[in-house]
Amino acid sequence: MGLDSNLQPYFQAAVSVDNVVFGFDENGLNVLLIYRGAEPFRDTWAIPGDLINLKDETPDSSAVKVLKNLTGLDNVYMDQIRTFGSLGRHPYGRVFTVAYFALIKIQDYSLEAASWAERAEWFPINKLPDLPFDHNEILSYAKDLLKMKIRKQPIGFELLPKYFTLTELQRLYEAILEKEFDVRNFRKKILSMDFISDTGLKQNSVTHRPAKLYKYNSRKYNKLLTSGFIFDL
Amino acid sequence: MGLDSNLQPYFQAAVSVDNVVFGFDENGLNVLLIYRGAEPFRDTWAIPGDLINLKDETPDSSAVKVLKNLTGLDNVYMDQIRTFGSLGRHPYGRVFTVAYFALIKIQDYSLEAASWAERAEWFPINKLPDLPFDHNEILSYAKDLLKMKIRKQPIGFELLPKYFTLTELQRLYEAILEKEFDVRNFRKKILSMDFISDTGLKQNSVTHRPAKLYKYNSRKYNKLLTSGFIFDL
DNA sequence: TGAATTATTGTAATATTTACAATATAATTG
DNA sequence: CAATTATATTGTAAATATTACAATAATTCA
Repeated sequence: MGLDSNLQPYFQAAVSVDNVVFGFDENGLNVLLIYRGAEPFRDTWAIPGDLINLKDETPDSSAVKVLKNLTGLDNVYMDQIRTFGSLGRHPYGRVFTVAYFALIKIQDYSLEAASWAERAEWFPINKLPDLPFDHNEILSYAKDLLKMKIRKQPIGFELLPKYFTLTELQRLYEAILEKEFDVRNFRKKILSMDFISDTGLKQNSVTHRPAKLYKYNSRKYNKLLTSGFIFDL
Repeated sequence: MGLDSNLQPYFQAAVSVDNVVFGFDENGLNVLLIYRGAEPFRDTWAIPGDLINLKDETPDSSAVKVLKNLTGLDNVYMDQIRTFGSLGRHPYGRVFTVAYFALIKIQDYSLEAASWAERAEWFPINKLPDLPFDHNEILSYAKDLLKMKIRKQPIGFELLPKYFTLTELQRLYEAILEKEFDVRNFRKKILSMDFISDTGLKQNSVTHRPAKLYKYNSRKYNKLLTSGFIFDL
């Protein structure tokens, strides 16, 4: 590009994305980390990310690609966190990184689908190793944003199987918000919002009273939204 | 930098900041725009911003600098919104922009302090001209974020003089949230939170019953925070 | 002194949140 | 098959918060 040459010094940056992928299972909230196979910080666990190809990628498309490569999953809930660009954050030069977080149904994720050479593993949120770059800081922002968003938008369901029990839903909220809810009050509140539906199904092959299975009804939620309803938990 | 040459194609981006500056006066909520004196989009009103100098600036420091140049103000409430990086957003190449919003006490701002050659002017939020780049989209995100944040954090005070009346505070919330509050209920709620203090002073040179002047007490607010209090309006 | 203008305040009805424990349903075991 | 084990499910009363609503107070100005 034949630009004004005094603009050249500004066009020397790289931009990457980093994607904090959350999953939830019986052990609680987990984060997906990769074992880096390339420099810098080769052989350390890190948040998955990649440099943006300037020819044809945007931050959003790049974040989607990272997740697709990692999990084979498409159509996943994803949200931008913020951009980090401190001077020393990357050893190769000025690399600004746009951080995202993604919520996936851990049951739908298969390690086999990963096309990356490096290992990828779930880590319980409270047992994460020390991370390279400014990934500790990114993760801290990711947790805060998740805490905030999950109380205001019905995104918790993105972390659960399609059919789930109210107990699972409660455990999810308790894990993310790090506080406990009263069983009766939690159920009353959730059900009163009237956008999760009883499927008529029950758990099976469980060694005690089986719980009813519910599902999130986005149609009902959207109808409520238009009439001024605001989800808040 | 003698990098791996196959990384070169990635290091061709520029990063800018754009700063949506909000101010509040008797006419309501305003946004500060500059009249561009340079290409691209010369001679159009736009959100103030600048390219980040890769030698020594971060997005945060650059956003602070833009505001300082524009208003002479320092120590201003500022928050990152998100990063925009669509392919066609800048005619000179891949320029990613990190958007910020700032809240300033319009009374403290003087046009004279601006060191920029271009004009800068306040525009009422509902009478903005069409903006270049993706600045309309940025502004839309800025408004949404302001709406959200002002209900959850005591940042409204950043837009008011040090001493303000409860009526001014109510008008501020009404302008930003685009809804009206009941006078008695609004005052009850605000005062019950117990972190705005009566200064003992009153308005003067006003042609009707003078209102009491209050101020925001950050010490009290922080004390409340530590005891689990959450601001919500 | 009265008119004009905005500031200030209380109460009752309604809705929401909280605290709290007994009963129900399934598999398993002896 | 009765008892045990384990988790699921449900209601109510008290406390708290929100809402709706209008009369009186303090100042300037004519």
